[in-house]
Amino acid sequence: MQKNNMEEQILLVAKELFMQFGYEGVSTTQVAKTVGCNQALVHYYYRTKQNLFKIICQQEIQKMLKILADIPQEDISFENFIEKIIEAQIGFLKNNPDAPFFIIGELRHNSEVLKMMKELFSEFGKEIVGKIRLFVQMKQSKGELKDISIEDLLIDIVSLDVMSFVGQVLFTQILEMDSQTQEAFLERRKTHIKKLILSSIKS
Amino acid sequence: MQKNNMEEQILLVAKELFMQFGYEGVSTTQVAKTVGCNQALVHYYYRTKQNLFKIICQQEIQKMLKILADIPQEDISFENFIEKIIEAQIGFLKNNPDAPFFIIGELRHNSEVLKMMKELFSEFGKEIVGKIRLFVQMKQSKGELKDISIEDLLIDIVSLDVMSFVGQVLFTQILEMDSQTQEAFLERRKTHIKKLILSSIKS
DNA sequence: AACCTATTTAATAACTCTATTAAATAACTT
DNA sequence: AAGTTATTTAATAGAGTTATTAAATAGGTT
Repeated sequence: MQKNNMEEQILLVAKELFMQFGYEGVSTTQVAKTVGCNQALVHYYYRTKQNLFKIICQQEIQKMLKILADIPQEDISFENFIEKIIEAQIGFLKNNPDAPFFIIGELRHNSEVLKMMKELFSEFGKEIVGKIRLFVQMKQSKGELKDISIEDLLIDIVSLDVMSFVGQVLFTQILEMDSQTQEAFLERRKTHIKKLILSSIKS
Repeated sequence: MQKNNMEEQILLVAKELFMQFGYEGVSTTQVAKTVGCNQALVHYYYRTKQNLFKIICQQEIQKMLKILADIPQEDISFENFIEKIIEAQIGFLKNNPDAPFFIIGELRHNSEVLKMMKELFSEFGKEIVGKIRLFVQMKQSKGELKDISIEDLLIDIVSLDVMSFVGQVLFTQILEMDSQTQEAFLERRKTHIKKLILSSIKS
């Protein structure tokens, strides 16, 4: 596991901490202490806190967008395609439950994150939306699909998926759920979202 | 307007700043500087930063929950009731566009906010859900409404409403919208959400 | 005017934070 | 083994943070 590769260790630990506590909530001192190295080492490898944060942001936001890009869209029905999107997204969120909090939390006052989202969206996002649009048009030309707005559809899906996790944190605490109930909550939400979205696009 | 009531001025300014930049993102020095008073005065009136934050949180979260509680539910159809919920919520968000960012952003690492949400939900939230549940049961007993989960319905509505605003910030920046287009985006979303939700509960 | 209380400020203690520097140690290369 | 480079640390400058204290000022009351 650890061959004492500090450079990587620092990145790993910093990722965890930044994701959980945000840019302002983490100090390079804290990163070093968690890694178990001297604080100067963090700056030796990454020069500035801002730079360390930027690297991590780029990686994570890219990962997030790739989830949508990686969904295969050949030889499947639109219903199946939508289900795959929802499943991929909820799957990602299960592995990265901090992600929505991180993005939304930083979006507000960390211009770095906004700038990066903008850049990465130009790079990947547009392509994804374009691919989906093509797929939809193809289905529509065959009369298999009613007239829908892809933007609205995507916003709907992302909204419902993401907020299931935000809501989960709230309910977990407010209703004092155990982890089993949490898992069940998410599964219920997933089924519900699929049904809701599919019923909205049925021709 | 201002009779140099510093106590109130401080609270007002602190509210704005905390809402925009979060707990960690604001210093009492910054609050004082913005108000135009000495930094010690902030502590004179509110003792600690934590306490000042707590007061503001309480006020704002209460305001937020009250939006749902204040929706009249007498002598209206369920469709109308749902529309009213969506309208009230989007209306509130238009007046407090920072609110979702604030809540979600702080929820993650500020245990104060989570604790408060818990307390205030026990106080107001349960009552609201209870009232809505009663309303739904009444409609259902008359056969005017199919079997739905109120929890899912509320989560759906809140998710779609809230994320319209989060999404708006993203799209505004990414697609370089002007404020007119922003307004139109929100109106479009409102109409779309109403349609989506209503179509999902139609018996 | 004298007294009292509320408001406001200047000064500062005690931290913590980022970033840099010089020095120490470890790891290779020949 | 000696030399060279990479890694790691201790120390610290300089700025900013919260919170407290004592002193100054303003407002009201008798």
